[in-house]
Order: sequence, then structure tokens, then C-alpha cells
Amino acid sequence: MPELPEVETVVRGLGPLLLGRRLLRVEARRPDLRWPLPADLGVRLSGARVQALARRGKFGLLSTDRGDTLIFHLGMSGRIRVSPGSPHPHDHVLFAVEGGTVLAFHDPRRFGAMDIARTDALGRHRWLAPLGPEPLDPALAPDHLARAAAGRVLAIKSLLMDQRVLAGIGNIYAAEALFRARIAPARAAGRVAARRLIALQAALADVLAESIAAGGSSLRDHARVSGELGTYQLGFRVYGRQGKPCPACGRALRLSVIGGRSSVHCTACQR
DNA sequence: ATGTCCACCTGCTGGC
DNA sequence: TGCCAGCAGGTGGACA
Repeated sequence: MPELPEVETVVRGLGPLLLGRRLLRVEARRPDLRWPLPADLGVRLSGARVQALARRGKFGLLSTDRGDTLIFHLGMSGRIRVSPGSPHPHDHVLFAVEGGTVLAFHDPRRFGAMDIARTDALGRHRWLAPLGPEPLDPALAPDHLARAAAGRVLAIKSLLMDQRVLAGIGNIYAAEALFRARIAPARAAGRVAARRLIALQAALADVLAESIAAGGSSLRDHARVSGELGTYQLGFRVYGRQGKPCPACGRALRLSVIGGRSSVHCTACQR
């Protein structure tokens, strides 16, 4: 899925299509994704004008002039695509926009989710309230991660992917940031030196920013709203490259399982 | 509290 | 060529 850079790319792609425009008709074609869709989804969004688009962690946020915000998560396989003709299978929610555009929330595995909250109470929503800070927030304390890691026995990679610690990091960017910071992903978080965690947090911001600039990573499912693919997968140094040479030292990269997620790292460079 | 494991769902791929 | 086990960008809940 879509991790932070992919969701950011999707949200940016929606701007020109939606900002200031009215949603003529919003229609759910099934009652649920991962969880039930709000029963009043269509009623609350149809006829409303889109005022703002934003991202928080891996959630996209679409706010209307009625004081509502649609919160959406793309799960593992979610995409939003311009849907010119009749809906494809797995186009679960359709948005007909003033001006003729039709957008489809497309999600074969249905791990995605949607909800609607009042915009003035967004921060209290159960999906958003637990989220940690944004890793690209310029105001983020450089030692935020170092503080979160103190005393933790959990693998540093699992800690990075905990949305309560930092919002938006998933399996790809955790692996890439750990490689850049030369930290072994299975190392207990509390046993990584603070200065190395500060470097890790900086490496993470670099990787995320580079990926956003490339339109995110397109593996199986991610694409921009336009259908154009992101290209950051071409820049992966370790993710998905098990058995291939480490870009730094040439040794074969190793695959392991950490916290139930596959992980790739260099046993020589990462300690 | 903390950490680990599993289920949820569909589609694709690599090995036979 | 065809079949199918295994795996995929996430995450909440059950359990030790």
C-alpha cells in the first residue's frame, strides 16, 4: 500500500480535479470495505463542494463546505482512478464531480476504509487521534524517535512502523531508512544509540521526500490519480532486493521476517 | 503495558 | 502450458 509518499501523491493529484468543485453524486457500490462504510456517505457528500484536501499519516482527508471531512485509507491495494466508462470490478465508491469527471475508489483486497467526521472534530476521530507526528513536519523534534525508542525491546523496524510513533511509515520506507542509517532492522530499539536514531529520523525524512518527488513507488497497485506511475521503486536500495548485491558493499542482501513483515537488509553494513 | 501472531481479501508470480 | 502455494505497500484484535 500506499505509505505516506503514495498517499501524498494521490492527494496532490486530486487537488486539480476536486478543489472548489461540487460533488454531484457519491455512491457506494457495496456496504463495506475493511469496515462498514458510513450509511450516510452518499447523502452527506452528494452536492457538497470540496474545500480542502490533505493527508495525515496514511489517511487522505477531503473536506467539504458542509463541515464534513471524508477520511480514506487505501489499505494495501487501494487506488483512486479516473473512471471514464462503466465501473470496473473493485471500483467500490464512485464520485461524480461537477464538470464531468468521475473518480473511483478502487481496492481489490478491500483493506481500505472510509469514514466521515465533522471537520471541527477531526482530531478526535478514532483513526486520527492515536497517530504520532508527521515525519516531514519541520517542527518535529530531531530526537523524537530517540525518545520513543528509549527502553523499548521491540525491533527498531517495528517501532518505525508503529503509527503512534511516527505517522505514515510502512514496510518500504522503514527498510530504506534503516539501510541509509546503517542500522540492523531487528535490533532492539532501546539499544540503538541516540545519535544513530537521530540520524535515522533524518534519513527517513530524506527517503520520504525523495519518494514524494518521484510520485511515490509503483509496485502492483499504486498509481497517481492520473494513472501515471510513480518511479521511486527504481530507487530502492534494499526493499525487494533480497539476494542482490548491497549497493554499498556488494554482499548479498538478506531477507528476514521481523514482526511478521518481510525485511531486507545488508548484514555487513547494517549493525 | 509490551510484543507476537493471525486474520482479513484478491491477484500475481515463481517453481514444479 | 497449467496449477497452486506463497506472498504482497496495513492494521486491529486475540493472546502470552
